[in-house]
Amino acid sequence: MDDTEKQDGKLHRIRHSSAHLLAQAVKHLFPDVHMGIGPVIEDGFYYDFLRKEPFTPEDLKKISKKMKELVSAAQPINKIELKADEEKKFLAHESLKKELYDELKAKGEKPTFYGQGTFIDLCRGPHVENTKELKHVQLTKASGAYWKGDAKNIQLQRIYGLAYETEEELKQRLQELEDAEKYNHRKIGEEMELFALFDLIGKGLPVWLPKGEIIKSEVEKFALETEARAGYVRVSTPHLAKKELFMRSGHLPYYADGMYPSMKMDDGEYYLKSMNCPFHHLIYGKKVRSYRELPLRIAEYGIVYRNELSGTLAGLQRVRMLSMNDAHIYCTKEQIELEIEDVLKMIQSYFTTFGFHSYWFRLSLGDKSHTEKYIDEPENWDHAEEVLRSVLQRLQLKYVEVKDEAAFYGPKIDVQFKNVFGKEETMSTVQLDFAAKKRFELHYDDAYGKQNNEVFVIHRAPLSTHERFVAFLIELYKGKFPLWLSPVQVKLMTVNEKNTAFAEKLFKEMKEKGIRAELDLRNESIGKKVRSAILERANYMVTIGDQEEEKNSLAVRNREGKVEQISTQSFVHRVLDEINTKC
RNA sequence: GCCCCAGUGGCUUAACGGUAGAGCAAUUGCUUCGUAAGCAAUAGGUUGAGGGUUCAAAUCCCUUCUGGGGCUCCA
Repeated sequence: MDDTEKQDGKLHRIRHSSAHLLAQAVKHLFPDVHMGIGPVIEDGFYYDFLRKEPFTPEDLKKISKKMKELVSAAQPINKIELKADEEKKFLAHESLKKELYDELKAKGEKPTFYGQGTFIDLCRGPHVENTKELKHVQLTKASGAYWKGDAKNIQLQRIYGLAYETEEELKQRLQELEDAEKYNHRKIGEEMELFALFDLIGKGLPVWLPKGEIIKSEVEKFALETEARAGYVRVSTPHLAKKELFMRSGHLPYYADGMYPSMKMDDGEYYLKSMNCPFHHLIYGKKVRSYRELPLRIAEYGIVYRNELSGTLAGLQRVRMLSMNDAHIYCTKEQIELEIEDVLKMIQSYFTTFGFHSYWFRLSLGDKSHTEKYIDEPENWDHAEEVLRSVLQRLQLKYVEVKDEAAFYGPKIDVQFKNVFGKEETMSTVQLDFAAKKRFELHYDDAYGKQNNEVFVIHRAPLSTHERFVAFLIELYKGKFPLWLSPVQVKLMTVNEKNTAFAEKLFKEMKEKGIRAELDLRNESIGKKVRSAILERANYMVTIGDQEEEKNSLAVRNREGKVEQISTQSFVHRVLDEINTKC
């Protein structure tokens, strides 16, 4: 990525300067606040301020007004050389800047300052030349944020804003955000009756309604078929297990925060599982494995429970009960690369079927300085990271490397997406685990009958969890699912009550062929029935009146509103064909 | 967990100190209709829960629950 070019770019400078403009306005209206940081983000900028009271919507209005004034004032923005006493005076009033300043000094870097009018900020730059260039800026929201993103630090007040080069771009972004709201999976999920949340059940624990269950089980069926072809075997394991199992797996020391608290039973302490791996490891270790059995691929749509912070839960996107498209591949050191490659190819093939195009890979590495977070086996980390990197490079996949994002047992490759609001989400994951072999004493007998303890485990979840995956599908398709996933594939509706018997016969025929058909016999106008079918997002709408009864042909309306006359038989054929080819 | 915003019948929402009103959906009747809403009637809410202020609370205050947004894309 060409970072320097990006940071010097006009848009980047506009956004950075807009953050300063915001800070200038805030300092003018609220002289007591201390400034935090004000970086550029995806579609604009934010600035954090140290202040007890949060900014109210009225405050934002005042700040916006002040910013407009400052833009009109056309102040030049300059890099400033501060004299020692000026610097001291500035830092004396800015506790957070002082902290940053000291960090820079400690790193041996020379702090620089930028300013406009009487406003000064510790800043690397670069900026636009004059505040008059900051016309297409709009503040969006205020929220709380922690200093340096750490909940242990003090809470700051953050203000977000959008900034663009032209008014058209700003308007377009605002429109995009508004549209995204319409396609929000929560809204469509409610409209289409796909899932529900109940107070009495609890936060982050969604219920799949009949229509959502159809989508979920079609996805699962697809995974089951694909993975069976790829040589996976399938198992089911319990939702809870004894403390000792999770001690053995390392989850309790390394992942305790993510687990629900234990349940004390008369025969010991039990935990809800937060991962399926320990169970699969036990299955592997149940008997002596031969080298001929490897790679052994154990799959399960396992349901796991994770105690996510309540404030982070969101619809289906972030939940506490996750139905995972999980599998563990047990293989030798030599087999790792090929298996990883096959998994990455499987991910790509899944995504092609679902019509995903804009995604990228993220190589998530460990951090040897965090031995409390990651298993302390430096030589294994190096090797595993190198293997993952080389596969990505060989397949020429677009990827970024990120430190300190690995699982506790090894590095991973995540597949990243942006949701309708432009927020980054992890969809799939492939993780290499070199810790399990020791903890679970995984081994196999080699060709000479000798025991080999070098069993590597690949954890993989190409289709994420049902929850996150379906949320993504809802937003991607805007509720208009392709036929094979669609809850209502064909909606049959009668023109008048005389046609009921004929419609019922057709309906029965389609059901028997395995088509998800629904029948609307209501005493309503045909216009109204069509309208409800459209709102339900049925793929095909079939009106049944006297003409159809006479000719035994159907008037089929598609989602685009085109109506076509077609014989019953060819229609059924076409529908079945479209379902099977998943297009 | 922390900060902000919100919570009115199944859904969308009005009333923002003066006895909770509408649309959709539902039910019933009339209508028997050809591709995005036929007509009418009926039923359904003590406004998330608990407490307080007031002559009077959906509306103001406190507590709590739930939902939504945010919590490093580092000067």
